[in-house]
Amino acid sequence: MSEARTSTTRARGEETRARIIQAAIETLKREGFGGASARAIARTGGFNQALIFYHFGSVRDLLLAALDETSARRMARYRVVVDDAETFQELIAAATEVYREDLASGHIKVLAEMIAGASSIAELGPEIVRRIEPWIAFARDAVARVSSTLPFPVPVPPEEAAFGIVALFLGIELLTHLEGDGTRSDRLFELGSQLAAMAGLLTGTPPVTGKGGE
Amino acid sequence: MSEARTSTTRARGEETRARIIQAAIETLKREGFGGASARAIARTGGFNQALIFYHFGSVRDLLLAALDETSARRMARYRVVVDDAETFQELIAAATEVYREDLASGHIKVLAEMIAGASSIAELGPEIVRRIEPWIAFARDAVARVSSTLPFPVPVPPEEAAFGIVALFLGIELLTHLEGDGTRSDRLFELGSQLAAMAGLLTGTPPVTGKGGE
Amino acid sequence: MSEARTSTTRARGEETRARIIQAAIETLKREGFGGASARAIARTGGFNQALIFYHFGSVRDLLLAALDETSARRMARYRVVVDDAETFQELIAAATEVYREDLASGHIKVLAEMIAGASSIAELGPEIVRRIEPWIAFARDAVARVSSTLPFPVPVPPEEAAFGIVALFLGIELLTHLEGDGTRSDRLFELGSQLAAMAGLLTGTPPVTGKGGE
Amino acid sequence: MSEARTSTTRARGEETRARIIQAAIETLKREGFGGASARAIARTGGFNQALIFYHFGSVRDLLLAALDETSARRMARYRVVVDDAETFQELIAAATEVYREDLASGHIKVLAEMIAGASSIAELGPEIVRRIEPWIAFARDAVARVSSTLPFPVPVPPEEAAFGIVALFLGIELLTHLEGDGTRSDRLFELGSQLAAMAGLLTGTPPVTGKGGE
DNA sequence: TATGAATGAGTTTTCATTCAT
DNA sequence: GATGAATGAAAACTCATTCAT
Repeated sequence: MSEARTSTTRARGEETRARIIQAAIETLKREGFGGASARAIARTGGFNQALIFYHFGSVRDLLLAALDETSARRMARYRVVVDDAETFQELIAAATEVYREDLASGHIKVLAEMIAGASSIAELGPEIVRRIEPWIAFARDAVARVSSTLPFPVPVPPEEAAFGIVALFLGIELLTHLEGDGTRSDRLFELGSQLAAMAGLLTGTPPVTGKGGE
Repeated sequence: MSEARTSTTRARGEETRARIIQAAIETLKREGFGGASARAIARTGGFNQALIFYHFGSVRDLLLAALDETSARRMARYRVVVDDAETFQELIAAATEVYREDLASGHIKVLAEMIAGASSIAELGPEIVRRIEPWIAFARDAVARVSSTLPFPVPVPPEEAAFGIVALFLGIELLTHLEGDGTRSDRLFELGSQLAAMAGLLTGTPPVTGKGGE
Repeated sequence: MSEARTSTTRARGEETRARIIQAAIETLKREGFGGASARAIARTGGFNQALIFYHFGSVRDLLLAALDETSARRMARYRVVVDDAETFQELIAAATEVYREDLASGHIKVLAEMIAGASSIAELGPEIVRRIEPWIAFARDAVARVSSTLPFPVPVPPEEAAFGIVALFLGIELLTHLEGDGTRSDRLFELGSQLAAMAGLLTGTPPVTGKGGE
Repeated sequence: MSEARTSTTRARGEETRARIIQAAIETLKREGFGGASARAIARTGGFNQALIFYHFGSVRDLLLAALDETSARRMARYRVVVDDAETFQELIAAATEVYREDLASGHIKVLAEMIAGASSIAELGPEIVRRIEPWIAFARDAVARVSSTLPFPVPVPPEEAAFGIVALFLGIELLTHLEGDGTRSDRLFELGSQLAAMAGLLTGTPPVTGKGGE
């Protein structure tokens, strides 16, 4: 009985935490880092702003929790899609697909906003770096795995490539969001698919159909 | 006499504008977008904060003017270095060189901070986009020019490549700034140089010496 | 069984009350009145803040209870030491001794902090006055008792003297605490002892040895 | 012309500073340290609370400025009255007189509240100590001067006596304010006057008439 | 008896901006 | 052209307290 009581109360707390995080994610997407104040987040979620400090201690920590949450969600999705890719072309196609999801859903926006805002809040930078590392590691694994399927050795160290890929994704997201129009990034991904297809032809890998490449 | 006075007055006005812009640039570099308040900029430059509003109308407009100024300065420098590049390798080497200058001098930081802060202030995004366009155009021209020197046709449309290059540069800058350590971006540029050198060997272009690549 | 349970429950309640009071005393000593919030007290004692309201109704009432408790403890100690004093010199020596204990233990600090905070909370003043009265009464009794041992009549009404003594003690404590250094109050007490010794010589009372006067 | 303009503007600033300080003093007297928030002070003075930060940087610094102001005012008054005193009796009488003014006007209350509140704000203690020193010095000078007029040497070092006097005054003020009734302190000062008169008779100094002593 | 969650009003401070001079 | 003073709105955060369990 006492356990049930506690469990119920705690469950309510967990639920509220989730609601607050969701409100923070939405506010980051809609208003950006600069607009993600405690007041704005509370308004988005329809709760008292003091709840943020009760559950997370500070706006900073809430935003980091929001970044964790959205990162985890996207990472799961990326993993599913990318792990299926066995060839270079499939990898590009997979990346294109998930990245379009990201742009549409606004999920990467949260990461971009946090990186953008990092310089506003002291000590935020290292925390964000820590959260980007898994993405670089993820890209590195994907690159390494696909590299090994190529019929010839590629002189691209996965570590460096991964850093470049994450940087590129990040830059595309920022520019795309700034322009408020995905045409250019669409074309870039399309180009990637085409290059991959060409590379596939050169190397004898059959082309991918029905996924990326517009 | 009245004319002379006016001319002196105007000159003083221009000088003050320049001082304010310089203070804004320095503040953006040192404190980031979040710290670039009217008060902070005025403190940096040692003038009254009301001057900002007298000369620029708003902090927003001053920051855009600062972005214009720093962009113009860097563009001039990039143009000198990149226009000299005739081959793909030379282009990569030139880019590496100037980019390292940027990182060291903090000039790109201003752009990155402005992009970062874009979502904080309404209507800032489009203004920044307008200021990035010349960079994309610049990259497109460089790519087009160098493409034509290659012994074989490249299937990479300059427009898309340019967008990708600017995005990559931007992403690298943001990540490098976050990490507070240029090791990874250094390695990436080094890799670029090596790949360019290899490509040069394949295509019979003589290697560049003494500039990029370490 | 029901009785036992009730009795156990009551005992537990009393124990909790005591824990809360003790936490309040420690917090007052360590953080001062301004820092003695419900949250801070609960943190000190390692219990839930709502307990304070359950057991005491308000922070105000808890703080008053803490003052009661610490006053009672010190009064017991003062009584033991002062009641032994039979001459003027012994009284001064006793006062010096116990006061040094107070300074060292921080017990008077609680009183000082409560007086300090009195103006912050409505209706706190009269409650504190009520708790100071016993001290004035105590001082009055001690003065009266010792006065009667003097070989000549002193023209000092115990009531007024007692008020002055309590005021002096309080002022010394506040100043000493402010300065964070007991040198001056030490010297003052030492002076008191010396004057008492001189007065003793004049009146033929044998000097006290081994207690006060440094 | 430019000078006049500046001077007028500056004068307005000085006037506002004075208004803010006066509002802080009144708020300290009426609401105590705990109630002397920026908002409350601004309400008292009828100005915008941001003015406090414009002119003083922080509430803390405003409160210290208020203490400086009230200290300076009272010190001037004390000096006039006490410096006239040539004998012990006159000194007591003078002290009694000015102290009654203080109690009536609430000026010492500001000091008492600041001392009381010192533990709430970090780094406030030392600042207040620095502001109490002149009072101890003042008391020491008065004691020393008057001591020299006595027909016999007194074994009371002025330094220690001064510390005791200031502590006593402070304690009396706190207690009197707590009780909201000056009867007891009145009686104490009256006693002081009488003792001084008696001492005067013993030492042949003619009694003071028409000032203190009720 | 105890507790985690929740709240509304409060705190200090900073912001961009305006205005009178 | 330039400046010190002034302001209303907003920022992050803490408070004592209540409530359901």
